[in-house]
Amino acid sequence: MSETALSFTPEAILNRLRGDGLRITPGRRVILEVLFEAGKPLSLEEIKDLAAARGSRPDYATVFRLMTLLERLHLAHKVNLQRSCSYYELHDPKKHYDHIVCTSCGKVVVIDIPCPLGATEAHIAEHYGFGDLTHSLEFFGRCPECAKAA
Amino acid sequence: MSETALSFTPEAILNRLRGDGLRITPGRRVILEVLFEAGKPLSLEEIKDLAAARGSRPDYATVFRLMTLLERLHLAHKVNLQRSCSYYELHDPKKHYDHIVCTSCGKVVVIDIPCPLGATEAHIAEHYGFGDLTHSLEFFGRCPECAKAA
DNA sequence: CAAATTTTTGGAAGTGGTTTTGAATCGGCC
DNA sequence: GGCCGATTCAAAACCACTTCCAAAAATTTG
Repeated sequence: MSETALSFTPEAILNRLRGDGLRITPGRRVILEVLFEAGKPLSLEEIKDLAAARGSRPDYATVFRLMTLLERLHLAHKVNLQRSCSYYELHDPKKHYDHIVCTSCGKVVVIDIPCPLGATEAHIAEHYGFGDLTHSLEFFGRCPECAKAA
Repeated sequence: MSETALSFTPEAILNRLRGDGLRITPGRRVILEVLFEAGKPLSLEEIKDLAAARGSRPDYATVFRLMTLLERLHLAHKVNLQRSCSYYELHDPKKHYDHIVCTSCGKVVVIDIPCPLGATEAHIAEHYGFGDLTHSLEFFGRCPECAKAA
């Protein structure tokens, strides 16, 4: 479907943390690995469980704090999947982050498409006077498997 | 900026409820009035307060249940404004529901634009196999007033 | 290399929006 | 008017998130 490799490495993030006077701990390394290899947004609970599967056992609060920190540093961002909890993914400035969620089974797929909203943002800036525009876009639909099953 | 009148009346919703064996109560009438006249998404708390200002005093749970019901019937939907609580608005199948949120003062404006995502949805349907596509799109930026103030 | 300093962590408690529960009440149909 | 099931209030439960503090770990310093 599409190559989802990020345009930077886990080391780049670790270096960024170090540069800000923050510390590299084994637990943080594991969480970053998990995020790098996920290929889709993860909930805090999922991050915790995937880290546990790799031998680290971070507390929920620890995962929460790291993700909040990464968010502040613009190294990660939240995704709204219309669920009861938030999902996070690493932020790659070179990519768009549009997703499609199956309304039947809940599967999430990251879609790799040229984002068609540049012209729209220009239009909004002109007609509504807002500046520094960003957007959040999620699609919802029925995945092929669920369509077959129905 | 744009005409935000809905393509149906409060009565249409009341009739729909009645048709489903559900009941019309004074409290529900008031909440629907509030939603009709809002012109922007409202939180449950706001709906409750606006209803109170009209003499009804629905419990929070009552507002919650009505909105959940309307959502199930596709007569209303949630909007994600990246806040700590959910916002709701009546659902008009004839309109798009795109919003812009000021990242500085939090103001929400409903934007009335031709939605540029039709072609994208076709592309997704073809390349990812998802059907029955819908989307949720929010813009974030600095409103004119906040830009001036800064 | 050990002490000092600062950040990070786990565990638990607190917060706030959401959801459920149960008893009392009310709307709509006979 | 009377009945039945839908609706409501009020309170409690729930759950994801957030904060707090003391202990532990990562760096820095002596």
